[in-house]
Amino acid sequence: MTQDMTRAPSQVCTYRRHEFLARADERKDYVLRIEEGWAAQYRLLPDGRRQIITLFLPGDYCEPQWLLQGRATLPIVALTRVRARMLPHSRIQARAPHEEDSMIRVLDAMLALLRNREKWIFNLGRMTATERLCNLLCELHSRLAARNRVVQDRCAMPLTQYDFADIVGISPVHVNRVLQTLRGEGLVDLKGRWMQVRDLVALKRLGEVPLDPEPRVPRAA
Amino acid sequence: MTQDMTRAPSQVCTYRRHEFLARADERKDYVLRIEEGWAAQYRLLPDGRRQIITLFLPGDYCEPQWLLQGRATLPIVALTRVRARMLPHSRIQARAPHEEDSMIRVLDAMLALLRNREKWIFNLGRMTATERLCNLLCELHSRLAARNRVVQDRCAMPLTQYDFADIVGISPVHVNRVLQTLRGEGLVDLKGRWMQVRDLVALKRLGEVPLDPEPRVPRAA
DNA sequence: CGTTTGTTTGAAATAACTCAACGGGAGTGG
DNA sequence: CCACTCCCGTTGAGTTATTTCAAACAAACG
Repeated sequence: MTQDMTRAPSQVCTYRRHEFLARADERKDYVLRIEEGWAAQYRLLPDGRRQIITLFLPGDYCEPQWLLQGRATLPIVALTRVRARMLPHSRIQARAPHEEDSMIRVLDAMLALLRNREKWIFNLGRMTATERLCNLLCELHSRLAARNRVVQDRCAMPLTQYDFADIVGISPVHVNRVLQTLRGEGLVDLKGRWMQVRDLVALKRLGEVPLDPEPRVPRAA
Repeated sequence: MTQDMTRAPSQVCTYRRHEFLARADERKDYVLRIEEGWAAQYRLLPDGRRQIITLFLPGDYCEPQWLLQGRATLPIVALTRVRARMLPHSRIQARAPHEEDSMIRVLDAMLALLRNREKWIFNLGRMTATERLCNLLCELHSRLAARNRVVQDRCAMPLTQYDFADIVGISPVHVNRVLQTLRGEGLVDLKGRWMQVRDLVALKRLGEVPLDPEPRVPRAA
């Protein structure tokens, strides 16, 4: 359970699938930078309903807020085997402004999280199942591409259809049906932990949300 | 349009209903503290779908992020007449740590926003219309209560049913039906810009989300 | 090589939506 | 102060997106 102790000497730590990177309310005097693997932050109801709030991919800081609040709020679980680097708060604060893992960089990651949540509130509140899924696939594609993890039109996709369901807030069965339609239309092909994006433009058109074109008065008939 | 100029001499500024406190991508070298009135941050689609992302109530800092990013990302509109105090970044940075409007306080407000968004992602993704509405009403009640704006079991409620719809991500008609049920069951009574909470405990039971009781392995059949 | 975990399918049930219309009330202008 | 809007709340009926349940199949795993 307290694996942190054995890990203390080294700065790198690894987690097996389903292992927790954080538990609710746990104290945290460091921030993780994911080097390899995927992790998810989620919330669940006693009756079993689960909603994934954040997805952490390689290169992401895993919970920049820990720097400010000193503790985790929601559990974070490894979706695959994960390798991460542990960055003690003290070390982050010591870094010069434009160095890697500096305060600025971490706070910036926090702002990115905030904006990503705005996006997902919008998605969950106002988009259809298909739109949400396309949106998610686009987001993943571009985040992976930014880290050079897309070769040709293919990238790793460790999420199960249950995971998709818990991210976009629909049922697993429905995820399956939507994915089949997308595949049928030649947009994306998900199989065997891999994703092949056949028509990124079309996928974006279905999923991408245009930021308010002209700020008009809301609900102007 | 550039009303800020006329407002510059005084630190207090006011907005009429439907006036913008911020527009997308506008530069901001200050943070607002709402003194009176309500405002909403939202995002919309060309086809008219709107989703309210954040609600600002009296006492709230209106966009603590502006302090870090120097600009607004989403439009913010006044839902009622609003009076706010303009806090230039420089002044916030100059304040001692535990003074009012200090850096710490503002960053703390930012963390609160982040957590509130987690909550709403969960709500929108996994709760039913009734649960979402109860949850919203509870949240508003407690935020207003914290500012001493609830007398007996009554508080102001400037939101229209269209606003509710755009917050909880359902249709206005359905909002109406759910509210009627709640009224029928003697939980809340919304009328004429006022809310009367008749049975807070029951309302909470329907709406409040228990933070994961026991962090268990997700989807453990 | 058996067992578990994930995907696919069908059919029936339901939550929520759309459209359309009506009524009240609050403000506005004459 | 009255009449006229327009905004907002309310209702009904029919439609659609999504869910649930259940079962079969495929693939990954140890």
